[in-house]
Amino acid sequence: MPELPEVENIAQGLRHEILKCGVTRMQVIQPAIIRFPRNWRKITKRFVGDNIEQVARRAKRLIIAFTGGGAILIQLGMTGKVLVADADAPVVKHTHVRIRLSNGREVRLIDPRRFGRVWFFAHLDSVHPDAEMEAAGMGRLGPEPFDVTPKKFREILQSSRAVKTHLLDQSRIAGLGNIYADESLFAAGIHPATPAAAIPPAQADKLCRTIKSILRRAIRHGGTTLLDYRNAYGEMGRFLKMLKVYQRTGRPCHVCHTPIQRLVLGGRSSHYCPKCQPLFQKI
DNA sequence: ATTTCATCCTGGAGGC
DNA sequence: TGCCTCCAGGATGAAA
Repeated sequence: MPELPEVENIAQGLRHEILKCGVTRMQVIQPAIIRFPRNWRKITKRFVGDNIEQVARRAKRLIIAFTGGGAILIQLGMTGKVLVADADAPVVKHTHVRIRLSNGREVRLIDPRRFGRVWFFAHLDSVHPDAEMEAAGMGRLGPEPFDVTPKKFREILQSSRAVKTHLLDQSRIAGLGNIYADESLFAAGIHPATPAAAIPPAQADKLCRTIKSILRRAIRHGGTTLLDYRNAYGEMGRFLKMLKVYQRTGRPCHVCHTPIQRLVLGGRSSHYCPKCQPLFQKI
């Protein structure tokens, strides 16, 4: 699903396609996905006439900023897609927002499962989170994985919960989802059920490194398409075939040929190699 | 304060 | 083929 690498790829695609373009209309088809503000109808009108000044990513969220100082924040959820299409191209089912551009194209937010959310900001202050940012929970996000030093990471791991569950907690470290959490733990040789605080320092440092390297590789390969994910051009990610454990239950480990196992932690399936990923115990 | 858990939602998969 | 049930899971907000 759209985790950090997928959102980064969408952001890169959007930068090529829509930067500097003028907004001619902003249309909300499915109001249920708009989380902020309540009177979003007024806000959307204010963007008309602005140009798209910046496309940014924070964790798994996408930010499209306008020259008028406003911005739209998009959280893709499970099945959200952001596509650039010709404005007169057929509109598929579950298209919730359309941002018409001056060049005859448009940005479309498509999300069958509707776990995605959208916030409109009249003014975006990127330095000091204001009330609007707070409404979107941006202040509760943990650091970007690439900004986390080994020392900081060892602090993050001070918790009794399973490390897998902990890595998915966006308030601790922001951007990992189920796929890359499992893959990072495999690369670091750590059992997903290991209590976070029980991980020895050397393994913690290794996990800190593997998280970054897995994310970087996934970004380079266009992210992972299991089913729904598409980049801004509608293309699938190519990282699926590089997955070592995720959704490979029962199939042989690439390293030792032991069957990959599946375990439910915090209500999420975790995939791991029982031989390559020892369970560290004791606090 | 921290952590767990049900909930949102649709489409795809598997059973019969 | 068609119906039914189950399942996937990111983030949230309530509950423990």
